[in-house]
Amino acid sequence: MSAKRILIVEDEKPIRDMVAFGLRRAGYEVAEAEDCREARARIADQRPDLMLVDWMLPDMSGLELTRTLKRDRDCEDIPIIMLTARAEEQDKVGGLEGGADDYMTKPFSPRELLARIQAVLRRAAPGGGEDVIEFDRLRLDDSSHRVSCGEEEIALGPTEYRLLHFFMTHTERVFTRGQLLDRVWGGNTYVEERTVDVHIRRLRKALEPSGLDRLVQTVRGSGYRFSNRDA
Amino acid sequence: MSAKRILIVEDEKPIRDMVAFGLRRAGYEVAEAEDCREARARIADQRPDLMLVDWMLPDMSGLELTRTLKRDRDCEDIPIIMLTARAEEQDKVGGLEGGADDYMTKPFSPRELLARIQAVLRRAAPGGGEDVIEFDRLRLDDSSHRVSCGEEEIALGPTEYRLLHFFMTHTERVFTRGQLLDRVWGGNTYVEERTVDVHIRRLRKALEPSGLDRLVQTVRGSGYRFSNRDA
DNA sequence: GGCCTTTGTCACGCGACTGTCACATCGGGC
DNA sequence: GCCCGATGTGACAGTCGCGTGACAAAGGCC
Repeated sequence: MSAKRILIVEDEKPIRDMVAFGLRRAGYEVAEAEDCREARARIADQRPDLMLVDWMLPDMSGLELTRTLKRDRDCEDIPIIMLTARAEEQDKVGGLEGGADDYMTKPFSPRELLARIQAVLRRAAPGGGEDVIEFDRLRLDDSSHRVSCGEEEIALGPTEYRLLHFFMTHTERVFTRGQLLDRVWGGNTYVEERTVDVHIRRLRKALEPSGLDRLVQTVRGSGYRFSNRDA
Repeated sequence: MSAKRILIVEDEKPIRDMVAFGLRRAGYEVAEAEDCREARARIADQRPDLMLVDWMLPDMSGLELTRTLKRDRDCEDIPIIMLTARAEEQDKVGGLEGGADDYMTKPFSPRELLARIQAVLRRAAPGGGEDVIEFDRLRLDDSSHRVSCGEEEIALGPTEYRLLHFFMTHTERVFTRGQLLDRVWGGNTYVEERTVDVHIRRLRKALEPSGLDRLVQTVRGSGYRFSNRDA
């Protein structure tokens, strides 16, 4: 799991710096913006996993920004935590009505901020879906992280597991090495494309004892495909 | 036993205040939310032991919220009492079908509410009857806070006890360190994730003399799992 | 106050995993 | 059959995740 990206939208530099410092020390990747216009630029090029948005901003209120983002299909699932100096109930209501996922009133302790960030990220992360995926004698249970064929357990390394998981949710379709790197390794990592070959090899080796390595098919010149119909 | 946490989800502030006041006076810890979105935030960071959910809510009906929560593995065991202004049988049916554990029609007396809360908590918590959990030679008696394997008593510290208790009620499933911190330590504490490793270690050491440390399994890159099938 | 238990953090070390390379092998076009 | 690019395969070194013991701070108990 790579570091989560957090975007801070806050016009007062001291506060921004302090928060950024704390977050970086906690292992997050931090981007900063001091108004809504800059925020949009950062959203576009950084794709943050979470945003901290100040209530009062020079060009547009933070609430307005939040409301707009939550209406944008590309951004609606970026969780937002509002920061407000006012403790009034009124603002709390406004923040959450505007679509923020949580809010905090200044001053707040770094510890509390980190806790809320974790909570919000944790909530956003798990996509609700079927836990057990089956395909041609193969069975993958994502909640217990087990792969099996009949009664036989199949041991996989983390990357091979993710690779197989991706294939089992995207069968019968060819993926280039670049696409696999994107989807399995993560968009911003850079590794040699041939690395994919090696992990394909490792996955096949793990499936071989069950005779299921035939599911991982090479499409010469294009990439790989996961299918039970013979190539 | 620390004070039970109750989350009130109700959009009408007067009612919310009144109920909260009554519950606090009865010794409960109370959190409030006025819509579903806020409710989710509070669930994540407070981990309530019980929820009171209004039938009509601004963003999503309480019934919808209930149904969603009961389908979420992380929340399914939080008991829910629905509050409704309509006395029709229809609602009662709908509420219970949606997964609520009980329901009350407004207006209700504080006394009645407290009684139902106690009843639901008793039923959910291992207080009334089902307070012994067994799993593969391990036996955990929650009422006497004892853990044993056969005739052998196993001594555990408080945190290790809670950790084991959580595992025994959620077997065969991988939990990240973050999730464990959430569920065993409590949603709003912030400690290093590696602290989990240390307590896992302590739990394993305690289980080792009985040869049961194999139940606590590491899933490299993901977290930990409690299972008797070999890794 | 002293003693003991519990708890969170750290540093060290090992082993598993990962990315890369070099070489073997394959498959298609001529 | 030959050539050449694409893919399979084994080996290797660096990295990273995790286990482990130690330790200091905090709290309960006498």
